[in-house]
Amino acid sequence: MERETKQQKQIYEVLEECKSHPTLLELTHLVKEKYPNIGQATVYRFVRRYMKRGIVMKLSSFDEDRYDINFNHQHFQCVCCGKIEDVFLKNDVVSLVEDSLKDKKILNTQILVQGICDDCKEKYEEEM
Amino acid sequence: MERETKQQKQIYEVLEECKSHPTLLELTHLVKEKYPNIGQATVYRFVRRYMKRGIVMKLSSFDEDRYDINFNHQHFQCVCCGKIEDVFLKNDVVSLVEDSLKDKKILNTQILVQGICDDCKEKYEEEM
DNA sequence: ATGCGTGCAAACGATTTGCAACTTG
DNA sequence: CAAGTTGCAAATCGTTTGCACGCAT
Repeated sequence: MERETKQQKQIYEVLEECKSHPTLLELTHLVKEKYPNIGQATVYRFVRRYMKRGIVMKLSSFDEDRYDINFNHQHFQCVCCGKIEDVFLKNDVVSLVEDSLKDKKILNTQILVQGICDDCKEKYEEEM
Repeated sequence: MERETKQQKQIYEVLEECKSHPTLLELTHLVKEKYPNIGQATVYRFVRRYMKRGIVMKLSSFDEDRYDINFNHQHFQCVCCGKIEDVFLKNDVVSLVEDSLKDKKILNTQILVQGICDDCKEKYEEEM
């Protein structure tokens, strides 16, 4: 049977407080800042376990993998600079998606839009 | 200026023919089966480049990363066995999403639903 | 008391990179 | 012809793992 440990609560807390979308390495640093004696392997094990439970999700960015714990928004990523913005959709698209899959047991739904952010429009035209 | 090479066309072709959602290693094997003299680094460089263009997308499954080139469907992944199913939503949710972001230059939109597939329902209850 | 979770450091393995040869435009 | 791309193998570095100890149940 799986146990709930102090470390898991602490890592969860750090991830929840963190407004950005940290990579595994960044998360490890954040955790170690606040709780120096948590080992890196524990952070990695935490993320794997909580992803498997559908509590933490990995964002499918084209570059580094980033993690988030918050499901009330969606994401836009710029393929040029890699920046990820939170996006709050007007329509409740997630319900719409989940309704059409109502025969399945759903844990979470993520929507990722990729494109070019305003800052990168010029740079992007040149590169391509 | 970026060039279009024989190898890139061949890798694209393999990925397009491939109905599954291969990992990088699987894709490399598929490519080498058909075009034995394409190097592994070339496959990796192809995927990175085409992702950056928004042509290939990475599916952020909770376990291995998988790649797809086809944007006319969405994905459901079972967090128990890791299997990824293609999902065709009735409503045109993607348009709905993209409409609410119409100030941005969009390349692609992916929706990933995670949950438990029918085959795993029992197994999952036990584990948790 | 039992056995799962942790922390450390070592092992692993997927991905990246340097370079000479080759292609593309 | 010049510059970008490839293929190979080696280097890199993020992630996983083995093990002894600590802690949750």
